[in-house]
Amino acid sequence: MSFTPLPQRIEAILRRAIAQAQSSGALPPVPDDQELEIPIKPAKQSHYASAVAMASARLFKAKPLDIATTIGEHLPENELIGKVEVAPPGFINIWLAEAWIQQQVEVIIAAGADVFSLDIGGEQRVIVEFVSANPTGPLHVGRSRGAVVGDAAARLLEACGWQVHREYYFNNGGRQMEMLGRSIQARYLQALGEPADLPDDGYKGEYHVELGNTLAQEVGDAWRDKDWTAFKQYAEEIVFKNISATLARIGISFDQFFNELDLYDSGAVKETLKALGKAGYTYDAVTWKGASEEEIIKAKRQGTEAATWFRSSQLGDSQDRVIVRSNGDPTYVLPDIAYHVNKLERGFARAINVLGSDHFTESQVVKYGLAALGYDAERVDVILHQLVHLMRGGTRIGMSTRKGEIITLDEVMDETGPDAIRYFLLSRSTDNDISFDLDLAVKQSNENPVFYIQNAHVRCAGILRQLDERGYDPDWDRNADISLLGEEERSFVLKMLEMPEQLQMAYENLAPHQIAFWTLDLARAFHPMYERVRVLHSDVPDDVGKARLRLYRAAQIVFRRALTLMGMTAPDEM
RNA sequence: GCCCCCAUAGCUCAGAGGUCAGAGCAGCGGUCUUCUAAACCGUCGGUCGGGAGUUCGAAUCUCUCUGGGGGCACCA
Repeated sequence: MSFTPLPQRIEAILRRAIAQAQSSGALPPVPDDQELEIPIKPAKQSHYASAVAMASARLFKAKPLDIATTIGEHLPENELIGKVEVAPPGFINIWLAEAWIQQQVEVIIAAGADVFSLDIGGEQRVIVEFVSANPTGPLHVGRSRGAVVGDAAARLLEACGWQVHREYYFNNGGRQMEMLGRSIQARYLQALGEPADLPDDGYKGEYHVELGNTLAQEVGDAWRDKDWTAFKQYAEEIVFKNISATLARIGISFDQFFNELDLYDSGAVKETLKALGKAGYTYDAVTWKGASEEEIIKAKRQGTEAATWFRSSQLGDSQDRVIVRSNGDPTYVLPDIAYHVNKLERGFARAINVLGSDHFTESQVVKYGLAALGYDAERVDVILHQLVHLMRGGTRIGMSTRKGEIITLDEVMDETGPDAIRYFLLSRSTDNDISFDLDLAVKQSNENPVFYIQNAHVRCAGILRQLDERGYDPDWDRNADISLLGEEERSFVLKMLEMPEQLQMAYENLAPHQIAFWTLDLARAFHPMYERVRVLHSDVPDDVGKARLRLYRAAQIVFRRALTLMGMTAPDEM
């Protein structure tokens, strides 16, 4: 069952009113080259409001107040709008019909778990790539923002009618992985009591020491003469399991882990290089064409051989990028482009990448690469989130897997629980960076609004539990007369009915945090009502109680829907 | 130097060009005899960083200045 956001439905009615006013001569026709926009927004002084009269004053060559009045007079018959008032300088204030609002309680109950789904995607396929952390160590808190945001974006897309494929780009090629292999090799040899030095850029963390120790216990000295690739393989497997377990714990699963190495094995990387060359976008040189004298001198001093460059500057980049190093190894750029070609060739209508802002340039270059190869780079959207700054007691601490400065997501979840960390990371605009003070983590988790939201669900469940405990018929409210719902209940229903438009807005902005805020808003509307609007109370007549129980059933469905969309649990008891 | 993001209440943050700028926390004062108080009610708190522009209308769009964060590797 799919819903249409209320503003769209109201807009359609106003459009018909305008058309009727035009055919009766009360408003002039709109010139063919012009388009009439009809904005509808939730308002404080009414349920919804439209500023269409102000926006169209020039178009209709009339005063906004007159236009608004005319539109109001030509409203077609409909069950949705109950009352319309015009307010200076020309707002059309709209109240929905009480009876219609009340009926929506039954609509929500009938829709059930998938309530308020939209049909924007038309079941097209979309790939959402997120996390994609190098498998060099456990998932740290900084990375978890992308995980939470990415998963919420995927759930949002599903609610908007897309078929979502969740993918983790597994960066198991490249220099970092070699470094991991060599580091574990060194730790292993050290565990055997042999002298071995960690590489200069090696992984210094306690986690990697333990990996070496564990391996030594498992295989004894049998691996003494193996080269780094075996150690890399071993570490990669363990780290992969570790990351998967962490993600599972916070409720994230992937349809596919896409191995970077497969792009090499399949020849895709070479093909991409060839295709870029064929399109005239590569050249071999020591520095990029357009490099400053400073850069040229520096390159000469280093005695660098020629590398292969991607002429991205021709597509708007500030400079060209190396895609094959002078030693013959591709940089990350080339497999990245190959990967995105692969995504689009797999038939996804859209590709959405969730990245930290430190990967901004990378995402740009990938788009230039796709454009160079004749693909529509617009099919790729990037959700770029600012970074999470780890703090301890008010001072910032570093976060580097290589240096072993790591606060893992698991450690934080041990303290706060998955739901609290999810909400904390989700409830901020991706444009803002987040300060995460570990010393305040527990305190913050107690103040975390997620409990306030979950408690709304708990309270709904509590009423149903009482019903059972007091021996009521579970279908007690079967034929409730919902017209007995009062003003306060109706305004809460109205709040629930905002969900489709909230989903649409969050979808259009690719901004899952808006759902987090709206859900909190809904909880703020819920709790005060709950205090006053009782169901099983001696003061409440049975027929009113039944109507109210319908309302709380609907509320429970909507809270569960919203919590699930954010990847959180909807508990029956706190 | 170039690119991206940010600046809104004491703090953390929302804010879809529209009617008087909103929450939570903190502060102050209240509320548990009926579905668990992780709750409710009241109150205090603002030159929306500065300046110019576009518009009937700007926290929101443009430019500029200031102050922060991130990026601009033959790392990913």
